[in-house]
Amino acid sequence: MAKPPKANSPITEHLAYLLAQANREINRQLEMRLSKEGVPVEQWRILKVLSDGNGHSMGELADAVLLNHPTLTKMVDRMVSDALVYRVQDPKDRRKVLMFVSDRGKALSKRLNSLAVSQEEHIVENYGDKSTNELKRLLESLIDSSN
Amino acid sequence: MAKPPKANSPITEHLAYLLAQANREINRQLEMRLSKEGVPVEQWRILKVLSDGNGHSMGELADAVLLNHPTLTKMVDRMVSDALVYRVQDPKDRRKVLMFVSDRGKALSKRLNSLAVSQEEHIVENYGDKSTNELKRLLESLIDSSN
DNA sequence: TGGAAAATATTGAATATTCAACAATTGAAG
DNA sequence: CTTCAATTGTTGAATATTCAATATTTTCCA
Repeated sequence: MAKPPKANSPITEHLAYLLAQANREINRQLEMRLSKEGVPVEQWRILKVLSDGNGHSMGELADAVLLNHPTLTKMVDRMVSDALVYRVQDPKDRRKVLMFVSDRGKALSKRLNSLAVSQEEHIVENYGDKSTNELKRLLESLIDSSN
Repeated sequence: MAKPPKANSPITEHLAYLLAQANREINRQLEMRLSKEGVPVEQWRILKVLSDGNGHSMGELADAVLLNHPTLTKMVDRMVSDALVYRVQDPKDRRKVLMFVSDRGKALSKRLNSLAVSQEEHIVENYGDKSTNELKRLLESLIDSSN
């Protein structure tokens, strides 16, 4: 009854492939929307995570926004130049750096969130309410089961 | 009843984020398995698609393996060096190049497929038969609805 | 306590990807 | 037919990512 793909079955039957394909497509759509603000998807994630107002260490942030540490460091460098975020040394643990969002970053984050929400509304329109929620539920549980 | 995330809801409620996260995790697992053969995930895809024995043009192949054209060109260059695949000019349309898999490539493809299938079996064990199939179904239909 | 090991973030070199321009071929319209 | 636009694939420069090494601070434990 369980059917992982056979060795000779098409690649489109592999979960890993379907995930990559769906992610690529949805990400591209989001990227196009966010390009209105000239910002890559990763910066939306960073600003959104930081928008809880709390300081987040680089490591914590890297996990949350799905980036490797060095990649995040360099992207944050750019965002600091653009005055969207700033670094503060963590007084409790001076190895750590706490990231905060600036007012300018908050304002941009709001505009980006509108674009992201409107994308998801667009998906829900075409794909359906039920499917969307069910897919989200399954993805969450896949992620949980992978830890 | 439809609930796209609100502007202030956590990023983990966005479909785009959940897809990226799940894809990242599953892809990393697959990458680790394939590292036994010293091959990146994209080469597994290329070999698998070409393993139908037919010639595939670069454009066709790029779509199928989820790579941009220049990236594919350069990866194929490496695979040609490794004697895994080879190029043939399409006689019907001399703008095109048809890609074929070599015997060496076929042999490698078999080994890679075993690794990929075993990964998916492992997922099915933890995540369940029903969830896996349901997730695949939903991903396919999301992809369809996005064209 | 003292010193080795672990954790955290950054850096620089090596590698990979992307963007824009190009070359070659085909299709299509006058 | 002939010329102009569209398609296909590659290239080189610019950009981004990754890997390994480093610096700093903290934790552990002998």
